[in-house]
Amino acid sequence: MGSICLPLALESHDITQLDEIVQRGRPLQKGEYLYRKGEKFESIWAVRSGLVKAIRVTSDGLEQVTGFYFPGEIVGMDGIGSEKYAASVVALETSAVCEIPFHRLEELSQRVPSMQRHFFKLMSQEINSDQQLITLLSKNTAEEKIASLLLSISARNTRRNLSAVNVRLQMSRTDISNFLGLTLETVSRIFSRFNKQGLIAVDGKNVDLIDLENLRAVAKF
Amino acid sequence: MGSICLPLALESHDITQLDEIVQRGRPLQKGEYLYRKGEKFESIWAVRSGLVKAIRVTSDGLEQVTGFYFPGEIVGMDGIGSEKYAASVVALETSAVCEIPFHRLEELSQRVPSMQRHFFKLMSQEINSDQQLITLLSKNTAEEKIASLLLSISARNTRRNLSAVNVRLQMSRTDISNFLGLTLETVSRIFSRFNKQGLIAVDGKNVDLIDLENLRAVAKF
DNA sequence: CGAGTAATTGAGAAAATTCAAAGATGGTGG
DNA sequence: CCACCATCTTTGAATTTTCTCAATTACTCG
Repeated sequence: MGSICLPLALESHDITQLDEIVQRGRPLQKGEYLYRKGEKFESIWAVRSGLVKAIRVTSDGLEQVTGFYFPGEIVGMDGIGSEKYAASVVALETSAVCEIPFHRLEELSQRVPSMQRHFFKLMSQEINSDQQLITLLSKNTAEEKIASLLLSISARNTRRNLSAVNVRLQMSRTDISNFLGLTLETVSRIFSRFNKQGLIAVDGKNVDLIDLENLRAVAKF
Repeated sequence: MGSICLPLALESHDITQLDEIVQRGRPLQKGEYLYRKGEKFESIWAVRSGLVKAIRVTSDGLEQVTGFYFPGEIVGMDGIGSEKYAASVVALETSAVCEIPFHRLEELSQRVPSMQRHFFKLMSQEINSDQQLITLLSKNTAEEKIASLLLSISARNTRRNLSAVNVRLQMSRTDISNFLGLTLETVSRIFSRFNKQGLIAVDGKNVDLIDLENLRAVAKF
């Protein structure tokens, strides 16, 4: 199985089509865990279809969403350092993932320099997206956070040859609030405000980005 | 030079003594940049003595401190993904660093499996500390953030065989505020409050952790 | 020693949260 | 197929935390 999935880790382009044809790896139902914090780390995982979130639970039981992972993106690299997963990953809709056994990845990286380099890059990208989130959480207002999230999903849609001006928010408002360090009420209020201002058209989980230019201005980007 | 510094990347224990005896690599004065965002990525760096911060500048010119790096810790892994550094690193006091040319690290990792594995682990640890910061920024109050930072520095002191109950905050209050997503006034107020409450004894940059137990309670840890 | 920078403290303002209630949505079984 | 229940979302009002602006005090280093 790993061999089918390895290209996902290797190739960052043109993954989407492949995803839509081949549906291998473990299928996950909405709400199902791919892995839980503390479980022995054996594999990293490529999301092939659907949507998953990575979460950490604070000492007082609150959930922090550290990332949403779309098709073509990789989860599980948090586990390499300590042989145990440091976060948990849950499907937000029916999703398919590819398992990439880490020991095989290590072997392959040992033999194939380009593979090693590529995996170093993947980890570096995770570091960068985490640090971008750190900056977002620390420096931006609620409006800026929401606008940034919408634009980030739009950009990822583009990479997957999907619409840049329409996003389906399969995650709940609570998940969004937990990702952006807000309350769900604030998230809801700001969607309403953006809607009223004509920046977006909200219809439940479906959001059209009407005024991309001003949305970018709000996101300060 | 790299060969002297590589053990730093390999060994995470007992680095301090080595640091205090051998002072190799590029010396940095306070305020001096180790590298800047956008520069070509060539090397990762091990901090051998002193203290550095990694920063990102937002589109509107604000500085986000994404990490403080103490002796024995590694910076620069943000650059691997795009061949350019994504952040800048500045010395907060006179510091010495070791340069580890990345191409040599790659070669070595190719030959020595344990080296490859160790470097994967180092990157995973960076991911984990970033995600811990994400959670701190998102879920914790100003008091909890400050208490957590003090305890984090204390824990790193312990690893370096320094005092667990005394920390020297070589970074400015502004740096602390930029790291924790607060204003410097709030940081200052909370130091004063903790001081008044007998949790710590603040004397400028010198802080004694008087009541570790209650400090841990405040940090919710 | 003094000028410039860094830190503290106070008071008022703003952003987001909390608490509360109503409204919408979606999945399930009759 | 539709009604119902549980869950999710929206909206409002009051509160709280942190920020902003402002002034004072303490350091630091030429």
